[in-house]
Amino acid sequence: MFIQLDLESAEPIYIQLQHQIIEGIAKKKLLPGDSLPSVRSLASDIGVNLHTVNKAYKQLKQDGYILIHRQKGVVVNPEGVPKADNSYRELLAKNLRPYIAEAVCRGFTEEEFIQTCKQIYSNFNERGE
Amino acid sequence: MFIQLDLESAEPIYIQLQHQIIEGIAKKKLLPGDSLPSVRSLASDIGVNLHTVNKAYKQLKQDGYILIHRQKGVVVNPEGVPKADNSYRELLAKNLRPYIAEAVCRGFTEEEFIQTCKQIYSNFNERGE
Amino acid sequence: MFIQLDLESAEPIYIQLQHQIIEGIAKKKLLPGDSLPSVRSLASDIGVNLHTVNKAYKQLKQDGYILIHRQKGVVVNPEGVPKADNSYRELLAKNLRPYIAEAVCRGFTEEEFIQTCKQIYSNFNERGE
Amino acid sequence: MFIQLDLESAEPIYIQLQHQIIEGIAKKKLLPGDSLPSVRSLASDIGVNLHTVNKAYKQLKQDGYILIHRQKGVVVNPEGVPKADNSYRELLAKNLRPYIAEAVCRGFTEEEFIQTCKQIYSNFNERGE
DNA sequence: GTGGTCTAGACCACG
DNA sequence: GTGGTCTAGACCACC
Repeated sequence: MFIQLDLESAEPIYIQLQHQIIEGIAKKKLLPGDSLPSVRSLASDIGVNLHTVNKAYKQLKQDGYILIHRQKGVVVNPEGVPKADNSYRELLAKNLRPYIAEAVCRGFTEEEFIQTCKQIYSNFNERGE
Repeated sequence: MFIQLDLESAEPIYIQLQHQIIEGIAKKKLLPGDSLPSVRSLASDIGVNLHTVNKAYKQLKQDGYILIHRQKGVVVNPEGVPKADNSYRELLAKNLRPYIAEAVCRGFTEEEFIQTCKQIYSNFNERGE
Repeated sequence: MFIQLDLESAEPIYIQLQHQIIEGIAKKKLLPGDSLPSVRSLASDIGVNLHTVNKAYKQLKQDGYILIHRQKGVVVNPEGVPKADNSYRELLAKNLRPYIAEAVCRGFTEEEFIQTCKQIYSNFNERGE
Repeated sequence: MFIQLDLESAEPIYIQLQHQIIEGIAKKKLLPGDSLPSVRSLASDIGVNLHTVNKAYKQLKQDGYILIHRQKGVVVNPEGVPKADNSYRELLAKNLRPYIAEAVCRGFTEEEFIQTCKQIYSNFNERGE
């Protein structure tokens, strides 16, 4: 796997795990229907607790990124990730708000901010790493 | 004060407080040199413990938003907030990354995302709420 | 632990704690990667409140002396303490200035002062106390 | 007067005042027998509270730097500042210790440290500002 | 009256 | 069991 964790970060490991897997999907390294390692094997691969991987998987399942079958294991949702809906849009706006408020305070212009976003977007639209 | 907290939120109160005050500065409701309520009065106003307010203030002080005088109380940094530097830019990019990864997965296009940002930006550039 | 506090001192306990731990690192009693007691166990060991220890640890973390892992506890920074930079030098000079001014007034010569410093330095370069 | 205060410093104003006056004596800007402004006039000159100046003066008096006559006002001790004694030496060593411990941790060598001290000493041995 | 420090005790997130 | 957060209430230094 391509998972890279920072065990010293203040960000909980299970959140980092979620982010890494979502990035993998965004970058098309993980395609709909692809299977993911089992909780057990992933946990041992990256050296974290079973519960931690489990928590990340559960959250990803609830958000529609993956399916967890008791026998077949874990797969990326074959039907793709649920599309953006209104509640997503609201949540996103709410989450971005503090970052933009800070940017305004620090004199970081709208153009610069958007440039930053575009650059990150471009990371995801290229193929491969 | 204009502070509005969601005590049910998973987001710690002191973080919400920071965000609210940063928004106040971004919206020019709070100008450089303006004084903020004392720890105790703000705490009693919004119905939280004095230490919670104190924690928010200390963090804001460290980030350069406010100054804390031992006796005179708390004021918005008269010299303005420190400008965006490289470490800020890096941190911002790192923070935005997961949101953009999720947006990509959900088919939320770059244009839509930027539109969302612009709308939030416009909130801060108008006067008043 | 080797921590020795003076509860009667005007110096806040959390500052004394910081100093003691920094001395421990300076004397190589604590090596990079060594783990420190948990907040709670140290607090109970030395008979102070958990928050007092926490405050000392947070400050030491911010100054780069230690790392705080959410679960694994507290360790001395495995990469060593950040080296002296210009801002450190300036701060040191600013802090020493009043002591030297007083020494000048009291007829304590430069040679005597330096001798005092050297003697303290020698405390840290030997092994053990 | 040559007093320069930083009202935003965490260091109490009365301590800053003491330091400035001690520096003045160390630099021979204030000579034994010279008179200092009254509490009232100094307070109004530098824009601080009467109590603050009073506290600084009282402490300076107790340390032997100045004399306070009810009528004649405040003068620099005509007999000079009490010479360094053992208790002074011990206190100095105790105060310097944390700075040296930090220096050791940061790889600031004894030579560099002494160089820093010498430079500060040289500030005081020149005449005038 | 202000912020700074300390105590005591509670609940939660994390692994 | 670990640190993170929050509350409640106390005393002190400062001005």
